Amino acid sequence: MPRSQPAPLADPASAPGARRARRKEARPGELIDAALALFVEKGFAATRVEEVAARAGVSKGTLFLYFPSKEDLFKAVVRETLAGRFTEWNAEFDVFEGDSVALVQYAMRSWWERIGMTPASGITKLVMSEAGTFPEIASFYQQEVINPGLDLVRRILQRGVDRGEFRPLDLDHAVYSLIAPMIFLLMWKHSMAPCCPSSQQLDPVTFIDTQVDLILHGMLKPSTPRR
Amino acid sequence: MPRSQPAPLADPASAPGARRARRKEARPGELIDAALALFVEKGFAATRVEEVAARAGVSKGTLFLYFPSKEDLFKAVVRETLAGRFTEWNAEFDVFEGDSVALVQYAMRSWWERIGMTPASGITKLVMSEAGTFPEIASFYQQEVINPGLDLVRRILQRGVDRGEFRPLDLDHAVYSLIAPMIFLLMWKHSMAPCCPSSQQLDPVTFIDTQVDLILHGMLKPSTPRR
Amino acid sequence: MPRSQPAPLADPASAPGARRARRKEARPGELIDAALALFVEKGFAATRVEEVAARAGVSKGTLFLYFPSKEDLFKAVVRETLAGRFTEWNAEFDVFEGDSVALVQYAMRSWWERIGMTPASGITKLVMSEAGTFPEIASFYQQEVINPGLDLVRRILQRGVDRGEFRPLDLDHAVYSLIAPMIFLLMWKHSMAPCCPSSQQLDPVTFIDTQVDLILHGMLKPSTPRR
Amino acid sequence: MPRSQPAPLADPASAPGARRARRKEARPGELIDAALALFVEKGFAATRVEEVAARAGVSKGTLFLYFPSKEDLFKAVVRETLAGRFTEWNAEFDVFEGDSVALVQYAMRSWWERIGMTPASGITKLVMSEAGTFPEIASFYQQEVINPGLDLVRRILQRGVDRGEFRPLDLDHAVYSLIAPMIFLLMWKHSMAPCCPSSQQLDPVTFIDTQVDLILHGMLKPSTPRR
DNA sequence: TATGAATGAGCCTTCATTCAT
DNA sequence: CATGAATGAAGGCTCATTCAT
Repeated sequence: MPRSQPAPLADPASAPGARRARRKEARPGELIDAALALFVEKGFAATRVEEVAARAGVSKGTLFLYFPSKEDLFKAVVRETLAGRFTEWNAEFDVFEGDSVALVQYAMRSWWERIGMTPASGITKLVMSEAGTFPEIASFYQQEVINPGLDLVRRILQRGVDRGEFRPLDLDHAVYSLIAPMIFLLMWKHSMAPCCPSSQQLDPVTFIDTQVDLILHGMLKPSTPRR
Repeated sequence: MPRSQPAPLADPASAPGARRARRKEARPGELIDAALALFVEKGFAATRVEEVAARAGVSKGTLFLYFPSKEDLFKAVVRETLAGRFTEWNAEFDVFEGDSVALVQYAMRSWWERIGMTPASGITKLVMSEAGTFPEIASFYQQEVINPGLDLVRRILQRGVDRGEFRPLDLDHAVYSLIAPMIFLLMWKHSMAPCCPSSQQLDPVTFIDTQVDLILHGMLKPSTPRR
Repeated sequence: MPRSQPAPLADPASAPGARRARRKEARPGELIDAALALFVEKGFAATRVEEVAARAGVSKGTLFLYFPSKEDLFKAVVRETLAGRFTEWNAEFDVFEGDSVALVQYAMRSWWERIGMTPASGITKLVMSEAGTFPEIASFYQQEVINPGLDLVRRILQRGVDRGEFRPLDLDHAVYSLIAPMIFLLMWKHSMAPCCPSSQQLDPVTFIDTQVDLILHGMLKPSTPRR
Repeated sequence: MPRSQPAPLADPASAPGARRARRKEARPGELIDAALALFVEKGFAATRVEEVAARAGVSKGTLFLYFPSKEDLFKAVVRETLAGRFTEWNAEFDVFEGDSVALVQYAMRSWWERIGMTPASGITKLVMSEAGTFPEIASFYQQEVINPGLDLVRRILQRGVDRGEFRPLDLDHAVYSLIAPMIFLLMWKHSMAPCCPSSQQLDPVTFIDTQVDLILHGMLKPSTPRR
């Protein structure tokens, strides 16, 4: 998860006293933030460690003080950025009181606000792009993010079915109806949009709402009256 | 589009006569096939031209006889793999006689058979992964593939609306309901599936059918009787 | 020595019959002409054999039919371009009937017309430029061109001394007074002039006349009346 | 201008303290010296950057720390070797008090001692040899060295004419009478002499004195009594 | 701990040379 | 003889990593 304040590109001895100590503790995080941004923007191979160090305001040598290699830095970026967010979400959705239509809408919008629109969204793009080069990372990501995410979605849909709001669904496949737009949106945002003017017409919030609307009404029982 | 037969790694003097000429014509295609496979598997940067040449059964120097640089090879891969497929498809869909539900199903299944399940599918993954490094390629892809694809989908949906089969749709956003599953499926197939056993449970054909089913019924007029 | 007609850059089967035979004999010469021009213009290393072949209107392979290597081609260029010109000149000067001032003027102007202003002048530039890489060639050139040239000049000066037109000279060093301007002019013409506008102000003929004038009057006996 | 002491090929940990810093400042100069020697000896194209680095006692990568490319290294060699020597010389000659004959002799001998006999002399040979490949360098050399040099010579000759020591001269051409022997001598020294035993008979100092003597007496007024 | 100069393995690219046709 | 497709050794340059300071 990105630090609240971006690392200054150069910080020549500004603060007075116990600054050094605080900096020292913050170093790994600043480096990870810088690496996340650059990896997402340019890919793993095209990002030079010197760039990462510069963006974090330290020298190249310092980076290797905290991360034994570029590859380890990458793994740290992935691990750090996805630290246990699902327990929180699971709990949140468990006590949700509205109908399942509202829950799905709420879940998707929450995801956008907490992940999709933040720099953290870049790591999904990153992991998928570099999966071939780092199968281990991809596998790790699958277990730590994808599977919990699928479970979360499954529980939401199951709730709708159980409450009689959704028609009986093949949940094993239906879950992807919610996951797919999210993955698509991330890839789109980080790949096509930055360099293709015509791609920027896709407004993420409207996109999400539209997808949810289309998908939901296809999941509702036929008898459910349209709004 | 991949050549029908992969280049033999070594083929010492088998055919009799105008062997050279035939080889020369085949070379670019063989190289593009090899490059496609390796780029998709390992990414652009991690693929060495020597590997590509070796896989195509030629030496490193020969590759540069046909492509002035590694980047040009990449561009050629992208261009070749998507060469004018949309005119054909547009014509095909124009004369489609079934209802729009069937047309959408047919379109999605056709896409899977002709693109999704072939090596050509890898280039979308490739382009999105390397978009940051090759904005020019991404832009090219947007114009030559994405936009025509969106137009094609739009025409299909418009047809359904015009025929009274679909409820009125905001086409600018609805088109992504069909595009998103395709992009997702490609990324999944080329990123997570190869290295994550639990990801292989996602059967592409079932996935497509499920998504189409969910999406379609959401698009149909409420009055349309369910099956 | 350059062939009278430059090789056509491409000559696809124009003449009727015994053309092939004539071409065949002319090949080495055409290649040498092409090589001379390119070597002079771009240096030995920067000239590609394919360029030479193309300029001679043949394929790369054909060049190697006549010259076993690029280096041999270079040697052939040097040898061919300086084929025994001094016997002719020696004889010519032996029967010269004017005074030695006129002979020196005549010799220098002849040199300019027969060597300096022709493409042959380029090989001196070439040999001196590449002497470090081809000591053997430089040595060959020294023996075949430089030394005979020095001898020729020496005989001219000796004649002037013998006839009482020139003051007694240290011929071992005086000969360079005539050689130096020639070498300088060649280097200037082939190095600075082609790329430096301000260098083109040096008119070769005026330059030669001026140098001869200055040197001669310095060599004449003080008693010799000025014209 | 060459450093006074050639770089040691390997100097493992000899000095105590701020060793790194001192090395860093010295590096460009050491590299330029090494490059000068090798470029002059073998030509630009035939010199490998790795050789230059090795001769300077560093690794290949280090060279690129100081010079972005081989060509830039070459340019640096040219620039460094000729850096503003003319202002100094102009001033020196302005206050010369002897007659113009002595001034010309002094100028030529100075040139030999400060340029001609030093490694710096090699760059003129280098620039002229590689002018075809690096027109930009040749142009730069023309402006920064040749033209100032011609101006310097012109002022010397003009002084002689103004003081009534030289006969009226076409200075535009006469200047080359002093420049030509210098260029010739450099080319000779760096091209023919190293590989041709018979060329080594040309003693540079004697050559210069002889040329000056011959030229000067041709420039003096006829009325000027010979010494 | 932090620095950044130094390293050197590795990769893209060139081009003289070969040889099957 | 002529061709030009193919080769592969060589070299310029990059950049992750090390280590003396």
